[in-house]
Amino acid sequence: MAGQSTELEHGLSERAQTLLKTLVERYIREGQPVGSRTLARDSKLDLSPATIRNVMADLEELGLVASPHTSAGRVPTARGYRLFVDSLLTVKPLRPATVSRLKRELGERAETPGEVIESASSLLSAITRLAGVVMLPRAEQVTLRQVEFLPLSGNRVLVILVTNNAEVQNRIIHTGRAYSAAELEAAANYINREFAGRDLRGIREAVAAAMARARDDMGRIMETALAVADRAFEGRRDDDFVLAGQNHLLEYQEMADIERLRRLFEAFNTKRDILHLLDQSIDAEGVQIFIGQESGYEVLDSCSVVTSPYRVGDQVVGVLGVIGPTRMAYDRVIPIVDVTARLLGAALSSE
Amino acid sequence: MAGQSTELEHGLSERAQTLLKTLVERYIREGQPVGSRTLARDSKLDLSPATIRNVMADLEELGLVASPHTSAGRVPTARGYRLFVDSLLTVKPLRPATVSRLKRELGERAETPGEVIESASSLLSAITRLAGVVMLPRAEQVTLRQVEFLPLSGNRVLVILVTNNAEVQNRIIHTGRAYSAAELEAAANYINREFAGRDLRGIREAVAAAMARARDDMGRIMETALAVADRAFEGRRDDDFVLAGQNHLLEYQEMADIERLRRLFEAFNTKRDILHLLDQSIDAEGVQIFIGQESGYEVLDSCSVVTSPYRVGDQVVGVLGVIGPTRMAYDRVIPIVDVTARLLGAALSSE
DNA sequence: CTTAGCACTCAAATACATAGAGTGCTAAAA
DNA sequence: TTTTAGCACTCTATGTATTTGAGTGCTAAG
Repeated sequence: MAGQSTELEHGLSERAQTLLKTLVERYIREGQPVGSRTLARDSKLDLSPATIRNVMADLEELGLVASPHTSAGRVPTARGYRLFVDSLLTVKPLRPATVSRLKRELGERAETPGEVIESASSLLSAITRLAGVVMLPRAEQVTLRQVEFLPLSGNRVLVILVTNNAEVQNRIIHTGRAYSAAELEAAANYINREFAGRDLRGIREAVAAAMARARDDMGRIMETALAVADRAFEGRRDDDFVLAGQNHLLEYQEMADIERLRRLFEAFNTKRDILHLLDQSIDAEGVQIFIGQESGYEVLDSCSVVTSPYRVGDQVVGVLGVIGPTRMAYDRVIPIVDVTARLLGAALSSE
Repeated sequence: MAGQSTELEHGLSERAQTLLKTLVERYIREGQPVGSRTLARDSKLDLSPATIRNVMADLEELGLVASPHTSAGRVPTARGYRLFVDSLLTVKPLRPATVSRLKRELGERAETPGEVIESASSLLSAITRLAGVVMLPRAEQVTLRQVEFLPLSGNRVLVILVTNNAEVQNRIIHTGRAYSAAELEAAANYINREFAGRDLRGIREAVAAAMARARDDMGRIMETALAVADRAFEGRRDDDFVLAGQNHLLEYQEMADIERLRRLFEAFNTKRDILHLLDQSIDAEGVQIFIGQESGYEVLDSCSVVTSPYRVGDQVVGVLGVIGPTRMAYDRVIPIVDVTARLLGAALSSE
């Protein structure tokens, strides 16, 4: 009847919590199943191993810890990690050196948003020694600065878009007929005059509207402009992410199963599942954590994913995070992901 | 004293050659050390195992085969593979389906040279189930179609280069002072008029020459043009390659050593060593093969690299190839690399 | 020159014993 | 009622023989 406030939350006594916390911390540090004797020494509770064994039996009952075999100590389960990160974890403040490194390499080194994002991914991976991912900013945020059309052979047109932040996109579109360089130049001028500063999606809609409205009575230039722009600003659901440091994953014992690893790397290549997962965090308040099977993707079964959305202004434009073994140093990783998200947002805003 | 013509080449009797060939083929197929009994059955020579053992002893003496331990049959050494590919190998003609797949996906699907190269790399890797690499074409071959300068904040200028083949490059340069949009436009016009159609390196030199010559008496426009172009076309030693399918390497038994694998993947990331190696093949006539330590890079010790230069017109512009375990199906891989090189060249030329 | 025969070697598999870590349970102590 | 000492038990890891089988090298006969 030790009715501590904390007990009610998840039906665990203060003592059980302390022991679970100690166990998880120890296991994260050493990677070995933790026995009752070790735990007795590690926790400051001054209890005998026997007592601790009783508590461990309870925790096992609750599915928070498990033992690989009868005589092997306990290991946290996914649920154990979950409870740990939710209510027991004390996050480590970042070393100032780390923060300033992040600031420097995100803010100063990188010129274009693309480079900033590359840096963010590399930094995440380098600092955590896990795989780093940064989802590319949503297209809504991208506004047009200038567009250029160049004629190619075979009814094709090379479209060059310069967007708000010195970012250049280019694509090739197929048109119904061949356009002359002069026609295309005039069309580009028209679009630049009319639409510069608006976001790409908006332009597409405006163009579509204009086409519907003025089917008949429009000048040659405008007709060309609209025909080309219609394709130039097309959907391009640019869902993609930048991955860095997947090699780090080769450093961990628990990733030694080469077939699992192959499937995981395959998922990185395919991108689809990872993107879906990242997408789920886009509406989260801050750092979000998927432990083991929680992610719902089989390839990530023995992995944890720590994510955070990042904002430009007050608008969430993307998600970043790290992927690594469930046994990771959450107390370090969480603040790193958190701070990187903030700094990436800041760096992208200041361009 | 069986003085066959082939014997003189490397001092091996016809029979020894046949046996070595059979052994290597068998080992490549099965991955297990080959014993004398098996070899007796496999080769059509109708010899007893005992005789074969004598021959094997000779081959071992010559360093062409080795046995992992006394009772384990023989395995080809790097030198054995070398002799095999140099004089014993009968290459398999490619299946027509493979050739047409290559043609289709290189020629039709891909729009820009960048895409063609990506495809080549993916195809190499998909067809051989090894890692595919394609070195990017040399900059000498890249000619200017159009250049555009856009002013950015902080004395920076965004340079957009459109090159011969609908390829767009962009970079940001720092200039001594701020230039207005009008100035930059005039400068771009000047360069486009003056240098369009010339290769980038040539332009850089021409610009440097012009600057040296006309230090004093040049118009404002030309001065701006030269100042900016000097940086815009700067070195950019764009040595780089496109890698695909490194995951395939996880499928091979002989790549199971996770620490070696990590170092290999690291080398892929670093790119430097791989680039040097590819560079060595740039002057080769056709397909070139590096077996095991022949490459000179420790990380590639248990790997073979099969490369071929590829041409646009009659000019070699790059190198492509595959990387995999020494135990690979050379008879299949060699023609695939060879044909891909030709088709890549053709696809790049036709743009 | 070829090959049968045989002794020999070595890795891999199997079986068995032992040590050590850690558990659960019980009964006594607090 | 809670804690803990004690103990039997379980299971892995480790080490040691032993056996089996594949394959060799050598020798002597064909």
